[in-house]
Amino acid sequence: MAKLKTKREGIEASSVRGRATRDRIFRVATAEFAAKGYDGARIDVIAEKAGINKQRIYAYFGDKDGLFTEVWKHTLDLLYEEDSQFGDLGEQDVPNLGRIILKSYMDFHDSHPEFWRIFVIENLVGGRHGRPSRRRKGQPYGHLRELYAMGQKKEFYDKNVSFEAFIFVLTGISSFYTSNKKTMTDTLGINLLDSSVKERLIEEMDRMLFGK
Amino acid sequence: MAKLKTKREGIEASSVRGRATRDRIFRVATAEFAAKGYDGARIDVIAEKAGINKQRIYAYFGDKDGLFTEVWKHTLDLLYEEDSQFGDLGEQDVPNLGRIILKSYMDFHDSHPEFWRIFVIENLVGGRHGRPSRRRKGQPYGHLRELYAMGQKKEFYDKNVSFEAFIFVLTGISSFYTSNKKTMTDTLGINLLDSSVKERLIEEMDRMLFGK
Amino acid sequence: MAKLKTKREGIEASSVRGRATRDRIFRVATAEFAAKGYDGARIDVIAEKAGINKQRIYAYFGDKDGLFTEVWKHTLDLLYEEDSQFGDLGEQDVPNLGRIILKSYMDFHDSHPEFWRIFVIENLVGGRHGRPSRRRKGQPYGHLRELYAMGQKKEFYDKNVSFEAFIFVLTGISSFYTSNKKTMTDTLGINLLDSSVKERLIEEMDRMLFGK
Amino acid sequence: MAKLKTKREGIEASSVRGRATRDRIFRVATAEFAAKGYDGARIDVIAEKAGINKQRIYAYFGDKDGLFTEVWKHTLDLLYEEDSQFGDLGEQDVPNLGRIILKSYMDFHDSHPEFWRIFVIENLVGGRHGRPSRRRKGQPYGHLRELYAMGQKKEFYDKNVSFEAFIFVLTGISSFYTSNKKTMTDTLGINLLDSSVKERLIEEMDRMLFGK
DNA sequence: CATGAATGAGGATTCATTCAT
DNA sequence: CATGAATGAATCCTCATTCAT
Repeated sequence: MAKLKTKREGIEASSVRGRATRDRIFRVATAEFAAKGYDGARIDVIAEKAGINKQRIYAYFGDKDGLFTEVWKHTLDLLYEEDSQFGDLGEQDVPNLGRIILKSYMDFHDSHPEFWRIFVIENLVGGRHGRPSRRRKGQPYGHLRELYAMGQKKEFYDKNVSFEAFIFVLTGISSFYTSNKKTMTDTLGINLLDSSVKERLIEEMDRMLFGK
Repeated sequence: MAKLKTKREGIEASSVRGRATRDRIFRVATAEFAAKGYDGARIDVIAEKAGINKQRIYAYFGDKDGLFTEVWKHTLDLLYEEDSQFGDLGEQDVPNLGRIILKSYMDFHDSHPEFWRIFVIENLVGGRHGRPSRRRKGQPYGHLRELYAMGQKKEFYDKNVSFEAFIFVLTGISSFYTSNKKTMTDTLGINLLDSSVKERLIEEMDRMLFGK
Repeated sequence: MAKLKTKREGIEASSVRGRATRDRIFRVATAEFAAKGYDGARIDVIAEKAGINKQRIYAYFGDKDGLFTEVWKHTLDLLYEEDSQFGDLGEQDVPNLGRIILKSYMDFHDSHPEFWRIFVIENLVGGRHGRPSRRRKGQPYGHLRELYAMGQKKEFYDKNVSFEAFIFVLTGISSFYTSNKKTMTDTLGINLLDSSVKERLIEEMDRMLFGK
Repeated sequence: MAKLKTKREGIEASSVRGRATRDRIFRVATAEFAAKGYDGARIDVIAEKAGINKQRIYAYFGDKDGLFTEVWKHTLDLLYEEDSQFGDLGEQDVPNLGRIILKSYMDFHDSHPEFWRIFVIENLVGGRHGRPSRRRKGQPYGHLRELYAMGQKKEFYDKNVSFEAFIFVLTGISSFYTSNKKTMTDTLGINLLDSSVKERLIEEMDRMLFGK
């Protein structure tokens, strides 16, 4: 748990060798935090897996909290990058916007299996590791917002459903799917770990949300 | 001597006094695990807050894992009890089934704030604490299933959307809401911690899912 | 997280300072195990007497078992060194070989009072700490074996008594003497702790075994 | 290790049921101490294996030390009983006295595998559990002493080898054999755990000690 | 005689973090 | 930049022993 103490900021790695070390630590740390949780992750293990002396971790990241903060911020960056990927969508995609986003979110989680874990961990410890570092140009979800507004105008989407609600549902469903596969498989009695079951579920959810 | 990692099962408390102690441990443990996560929760703290000698924890629950297993199983029981509460619903509720369930789930999380945390923690550690002692009568969600089928027949709900998909979406949204209030507030730029914002969001999601 | 009883091997101390620490731990540990037995010896006590932080013990030896293993292996090495000391014996010593060895063994135990204790402890716990790193040249007892064979040829020793039996008796008597002084003093009614009594006993045993 | 404290003597069991309980505790305790050593043996385990509440142990034996004291005293009694069994020997056995005793001692250890362990443990903890309770009629080894004296007169045994030395060697060899099977097997390179190897060794030792 | 509940003092092992080189 | 040595404060778990019924 969080220690109240003088915030020891890490230093930036300046040499090439230093940066490589720092990156290795970062990658291993992400995997470890995702796998074991904040308290379950061990500095010793991270150092060993990164093949470096643990003192390096303290030099670059200050302390365990500082290390997780970096991991968390990078996780947020991933989220924003995912968003920017929607820049290619155009007017013709408006009718299918919902299913495109849902699909895309599901795929995103597939290819970033540690994402939801870091997210959930940060929520568990109380969201104490701050907001993203890089200030965004304009609002988040800028382009999607416009497309959704178009869709509302064209009556594909309900005028009384805000973009926030719309995106919240899509984010929630995909995130929940990924993070609760195991327990929901037991609860619902269908095997969410099976990919064909998953495909069918997506299909049906799409129909439920945006179907005709 | 060599340690044989014998799975130390806890004993049942047989006297009244013993049962009271066991219960106190259990309640404190639930709160601690929910607040700190599996690794973050400390046996010493639980013992202290329960006002008992920590050895009692080992006597009654075997070890930390055994203690969490009990907490987890009880959490699952809550889930099933929630389900049974829908027994009162009748045919007249079919048109509004979706919003009733969504509302109910949101309320459930409000009154059991530790629920999602225990759930998420179990997912994080890999679902190793077992399934419920399911002495359940019939399928889970028995009654809701029937009502939903009625609704499909009456064309309130799409014939091609299975009950599982329907309930998955509702469960997912409510759970995600509760567990990601903090980070989604930052991400979306609207304050999900504010109860009027929450009400509006529920309203809009209802409209999105079942509107008109 | 679930504990995977990974066999934590200790690391080698590489710096001069590190080696000194490791040695200090080792010496104190030998004394403690000898004095208190495997379970009776306490890591905390060893650390304190060695004047180091107990974590060092785990860093260098892995765990208590690993520490005892080192102690045990070193004890075995002592045994082999003792053997090599017989290298000086020559043909002229053949007639007195038995008494020379017996004397030598008794002296050995006198100057290594912890030896039999470590040996007995290892036997008590079931011999689970492995054999020596035997980088031995040829058979154990190499030279003695040859001398004994000579003695058999010259009819000082019975042709039908193998070297193993011969050495077993000598080893057994000396070891038993050392390890059972206390209880045998009570049992036999003579004070084996008194050195003149001891001398006389050795004399008599010598006569019994090899006399005329 | 020994606690310095008010000696809490256990009470005698008076009822039939009480005596049965006491005996069960005693038997289990002997086995546990023999198997695990003084510090390795656990009161809880003894209670569980004896199928009684551990409070009984304290009622009957005072404390752990008191329990071991009983075990130790009984072990000594066994020794004396073994001795009394030689009462049957007569003048005609004098020439073979040595081999008869050796054989008998080896057999004794075979049928009382816990004996040497209790003995060694008592030696390890420093012989603090006292001498045997029942005062012996006359000297220990009474009858054997006489027979040996006869043997000396008849020149089967050296006049200058006291009975104590004679019996010490026999006791030592048999005891050492039993207690060091494991490690001596490694050291000598012959498998002392194999019964035919054992038989041969006894044969040879007999020849060495009393041969011709 | 018998037992379940309770406890204080350990006891092995680990952790995040700092020091010295 | 990099590392091995070192440490104090946990952290889980156990033990002998006592209490209350």
